[in-house]
Amino acid sequence: MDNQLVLYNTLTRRKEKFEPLNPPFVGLYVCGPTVYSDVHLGNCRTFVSFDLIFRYLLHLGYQVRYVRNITDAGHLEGDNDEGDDKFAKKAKLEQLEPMEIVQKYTLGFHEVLRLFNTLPPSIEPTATGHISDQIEMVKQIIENGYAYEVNGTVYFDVENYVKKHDYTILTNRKLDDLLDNTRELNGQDDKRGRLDFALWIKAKPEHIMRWPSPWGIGFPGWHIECSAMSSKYLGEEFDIHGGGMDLAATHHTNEIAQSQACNHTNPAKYWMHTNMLTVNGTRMSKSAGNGFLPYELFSGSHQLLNRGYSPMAVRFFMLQAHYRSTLDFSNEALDAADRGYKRLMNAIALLPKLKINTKKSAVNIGELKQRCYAAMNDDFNSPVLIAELFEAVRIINSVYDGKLMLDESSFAELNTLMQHFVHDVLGLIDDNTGAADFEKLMTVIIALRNEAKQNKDYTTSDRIREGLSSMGIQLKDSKEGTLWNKI
RNA sequence: GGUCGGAUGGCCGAGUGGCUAGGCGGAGGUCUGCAAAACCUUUUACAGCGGUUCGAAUCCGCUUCCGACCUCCA
Repeated sequence: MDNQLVLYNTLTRRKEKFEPLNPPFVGLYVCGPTVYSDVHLGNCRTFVSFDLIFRYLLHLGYQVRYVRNITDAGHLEGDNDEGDDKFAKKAKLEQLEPMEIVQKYTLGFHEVLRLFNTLPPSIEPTATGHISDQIEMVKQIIENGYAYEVNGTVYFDVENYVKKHDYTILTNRKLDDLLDNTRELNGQDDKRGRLDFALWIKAKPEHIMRWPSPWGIGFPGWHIECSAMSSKYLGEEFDIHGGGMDLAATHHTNEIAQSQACNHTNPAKYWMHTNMLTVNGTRMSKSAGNGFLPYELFSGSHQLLNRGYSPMAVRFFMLQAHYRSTLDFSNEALDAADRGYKRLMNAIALLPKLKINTKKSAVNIGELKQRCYAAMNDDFNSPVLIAELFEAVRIINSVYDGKLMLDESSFAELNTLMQHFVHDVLGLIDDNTGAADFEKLMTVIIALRNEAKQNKDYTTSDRIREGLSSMGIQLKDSKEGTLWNKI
């Protein structure tokens, strides 16, 4: 714990020491989902990654305010002020009110994240709940000379902004290249520069989600909500702003521009971006149609899957890769993760059954603990942490087998280590245990089988074992007794 | 086309100028009534070609291949 936490800052493209602006407080803002359809696993990976980051900061003793928004308005299908509102389109499709769409998919999102055992954010603000804050921010940007209004729509003036600011600071791209490669103005909107983006959009007559503003009836643009809500709850400058890598080039670039134009600050000291989940090497995305829905994974109903995997096994699978690396989805990889996860959980279940030795311990838990902290302090390196924890697994199993000695203080240290890192930091819980009645039932069955074994009635004992095996319960005999787990 | 990031053993996935990552799988062993589990041992690596260096998978250059962003997407 005496090591310094370092994290990779997209803004500087290097690892930096983490030094909060106002310790022990930490402000963390993560761009949440647009709730017009089911979240897929790629979305989930980002939120699991930030859950790990949130949990570790909490574990280190920081008082973290974690703000994650729900986008429930304002997103059109293209990056122009044309096309359909995603919510309106979906509402039409499902014959629901737009706000019914929002409610339906917000609840689904929360349910999925609960299954993945993520901690809820401190504040989960919605775009529709902060229209006036967004309007105020747009007004200020216009006042500061970085936006203009045309026919009820307000655009951010990138051309003027770049005179004093670095528009591409986050992605390090050259402005000229951006200009060269941006689509030609197609004449259907009124923006002056081809990089300009909408802050407020005039609502067409058929548009359902609409609010009054100084520029007429309309709805907010796609980037302003995060700027308005992050500054409202975390201040004009806060510690960490995060999101998926796909948001960096456009969404976060524009967020920085908006905050600079309004508050004269880059909103966040550290920008963190999580990498994509891929399927056969290609990014999982809604538009590509290769997205897995969580329940398809849990049940194994997706056509690319051989079987289902529990939410905790999937969480473990995600945490076995570093958050800044792509992670590829395959049956083999999931099977391997599932077995590894169970091995870890079985070892933890053995902890209360370990025999404590009075002699001095043969293992140094303190060193192991240091390595665990070193792993996490190095930009939240959960795969290395998990590798270290498997050393703990080996120790636990060896002590259980009587091949290794553990004294009382080492045992206590090991117990705490597993509690802290497996449960608190990695957020992994055992989904293998049954209900209390079930546990009692198993105790009776195991006792009957052991009686049969003592009488050398192996026909009966094997029948019991095979019967249980066929329903997915595995028995493990040892000198200390018989253990069971679900497979 | 521009920008950026990759290419690690059967699979997944860390890391790094010299010391076994780890998980899963395979092989052998110990234990066991048998099995499973566990433990021990073991197996196959760093895309290719040059260069720097006492030493490179790790640094530099080139080549090939792949991906992301540049259009809504975590």
